[in-house]
Amino acid sequence: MPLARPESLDSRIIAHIDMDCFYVQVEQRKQPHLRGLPTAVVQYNEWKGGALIAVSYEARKFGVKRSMRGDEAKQVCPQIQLVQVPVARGKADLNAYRNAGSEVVSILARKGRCERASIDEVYLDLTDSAEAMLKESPPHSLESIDAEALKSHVLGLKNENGHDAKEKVREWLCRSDTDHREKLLACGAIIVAELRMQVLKATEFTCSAGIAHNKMLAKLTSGMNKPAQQTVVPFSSVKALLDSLPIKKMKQLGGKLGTSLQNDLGVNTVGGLLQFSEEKLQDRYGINTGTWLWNIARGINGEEVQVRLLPKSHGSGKSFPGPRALKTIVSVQHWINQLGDELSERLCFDLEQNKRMAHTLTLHASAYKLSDSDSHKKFPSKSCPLRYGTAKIQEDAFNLFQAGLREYLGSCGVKIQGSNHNGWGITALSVSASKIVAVPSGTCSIMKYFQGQYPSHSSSKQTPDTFIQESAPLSSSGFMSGTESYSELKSAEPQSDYNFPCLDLQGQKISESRDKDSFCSSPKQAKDGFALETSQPTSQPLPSGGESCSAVNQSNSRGCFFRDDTRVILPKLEQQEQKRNALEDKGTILKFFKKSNPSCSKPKLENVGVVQELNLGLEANEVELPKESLLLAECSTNDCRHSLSQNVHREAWHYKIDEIDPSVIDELPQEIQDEVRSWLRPRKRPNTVKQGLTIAHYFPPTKAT
DNA sequence: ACGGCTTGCACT
DNA sequence: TAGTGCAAG
Repeated sequence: MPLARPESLDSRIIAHIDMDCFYVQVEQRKQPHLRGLPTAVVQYNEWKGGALIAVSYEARKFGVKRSMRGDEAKQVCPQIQLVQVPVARGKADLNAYRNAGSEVVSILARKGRCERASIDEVYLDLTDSAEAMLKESPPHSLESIDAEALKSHVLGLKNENGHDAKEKVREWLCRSDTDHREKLLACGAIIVAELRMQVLKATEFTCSAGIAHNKMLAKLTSGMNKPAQQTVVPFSSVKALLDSLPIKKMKQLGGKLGTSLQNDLGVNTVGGLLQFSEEKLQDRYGINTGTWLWNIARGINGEEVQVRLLPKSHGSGKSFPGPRALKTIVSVQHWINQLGDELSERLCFDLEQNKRMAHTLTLHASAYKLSDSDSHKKFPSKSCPLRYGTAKIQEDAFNLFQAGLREYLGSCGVKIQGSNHNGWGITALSVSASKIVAVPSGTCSIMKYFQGQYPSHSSSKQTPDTFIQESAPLSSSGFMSGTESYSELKSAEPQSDYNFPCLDLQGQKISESRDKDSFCSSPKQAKDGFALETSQPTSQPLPSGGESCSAVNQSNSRGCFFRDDTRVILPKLEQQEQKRNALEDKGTILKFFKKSNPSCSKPKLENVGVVQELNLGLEANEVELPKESLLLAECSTNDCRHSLSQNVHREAWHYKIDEIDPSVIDELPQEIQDEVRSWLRPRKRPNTVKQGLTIAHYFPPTKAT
């Protein structure tokens, strides 16, 4: 596979920024008296003092570890401060941390291409900034170098801990007798030091960073000197670093793949991989993983920093371990309602803040089955098109659950014995929303022109009907894929071969969903109690089309504004992102393509107007609009002040990507170039694995140029 | 009786 | 596609 290796062009400057024990910092900011004290954040506390999910560095000195219980932590560190994760709707509520993460992102994103890698980590591509700095004010020209930059750890630099360490670093940063690449790296280190200070100033959070020529190395080293420090990886230090690096320390190799490398290949360090040919690695682990392994052994990693400031999915879940397993349909429904409520709130928030909508709802569960042959079967996850509105999400999720349960129990069926012992138990539930796309509004991503383009569209185009069906089902009419239709599911009757003792409870949906029916519901209304009231009007088996949304409109929803405790000023975040991807003049890109590439397929104008009227759950009917006109989502609660309601014109353009003449791209504005290039980038090769593990993996874009 | 809860991604 | 499984923190 003589693919061109990316190393020659790897003079990019990549940083990985990693917040130090983030949840702890968030809590310490809220309660400043905790600063400096051994502190941990725990989730729940009934059972053995709760589970630690973050531990301060002070506490780590005592041997406190994540994944201890609160009680254990108290044993090894009696003075430890345990702070509880907020609880809402009977489950952990991580919103404060998500929001705090967004604050950080909004600062870091100012300086370069930024990818939010998790709630508390980002990657930055600082190549351009570093180049600019080198040109305009290179380190050696600076009269003084910032103290934070001087505290950098430079791998391979001698005398790391000597008292003249800072002088050494200064020397290194200001070297002029080195190649361009190293100079850029020095600039990157200075820029990152500055960014970290900005983050600290603006958010009071400290972070650590790795600065290197690719993502893998940046990630690898950001954690090497914590907290509040940064590590630089000069090219010259890479080999030594990897040679002795335990293989499990490498991202992606911490699990089964890493174990297999140890056990099956006898490789214990990353450098140990060098002895294997690429073909050998491919034979065993597949084309992509094999090449990836071959590359990382050499410090090569071509993954690009993606521009993404926002999450691609939202989920809300809870586990019910052991004795707490849910054993009745009603209790399952209760929790699905809680989870659905939270999810809906977050979706609403996302819509308002980011003008994005999710299109798929998925329900996951874990279950056990008593005394049956194949009791090891997994509870299947199920998904369906996502309809906005709390009640709809709850209802759809519940139906997905029932579909899953039926399949899980199988036709062998587990007999029902009274209401409380069905022979099954649910040990975890989660609902999630995915396929989130920017809603075209005002300025919008050019992606929207290609939206609805699924991979195979060269051959067939999606008919408006399918499109509508897929993106916005009309109530309960046949949106389930496969053999069972949604309506079948809903009408599952007790007389089927096995019984759902509680199915008829569908008609008596638990009351908690009342008042929360709305699209934007108040988060704090959830009762933790578990009152069972009957007579819910919302839930009679719904006549198709006519949703019973009587309860919907009266919701006193407060809307879903940012309601974090303290500061919170991030709303502009996503606008930034959208701007980045934005195309002021919708016609621009099309003009480019049209003009310069007459061969490209004529854009087809589809009349795929799909509307979800989000009028607070007023029947969210989907309407097929006249061509080109698309009524947008409206989130018009009393308090959802930013009404998105507006009419937009939208043309659905279909292009075949491979018909785009590459030479045209250079003429495009930079941001568009980036986006278009990402479509054209060589894809991963289809995995024609002979055998062996099929392990999730990363892969370097096989480079050209 | 489990670390819980989230995410992202590859694969089929 | 929907569904599964791995990995990370």
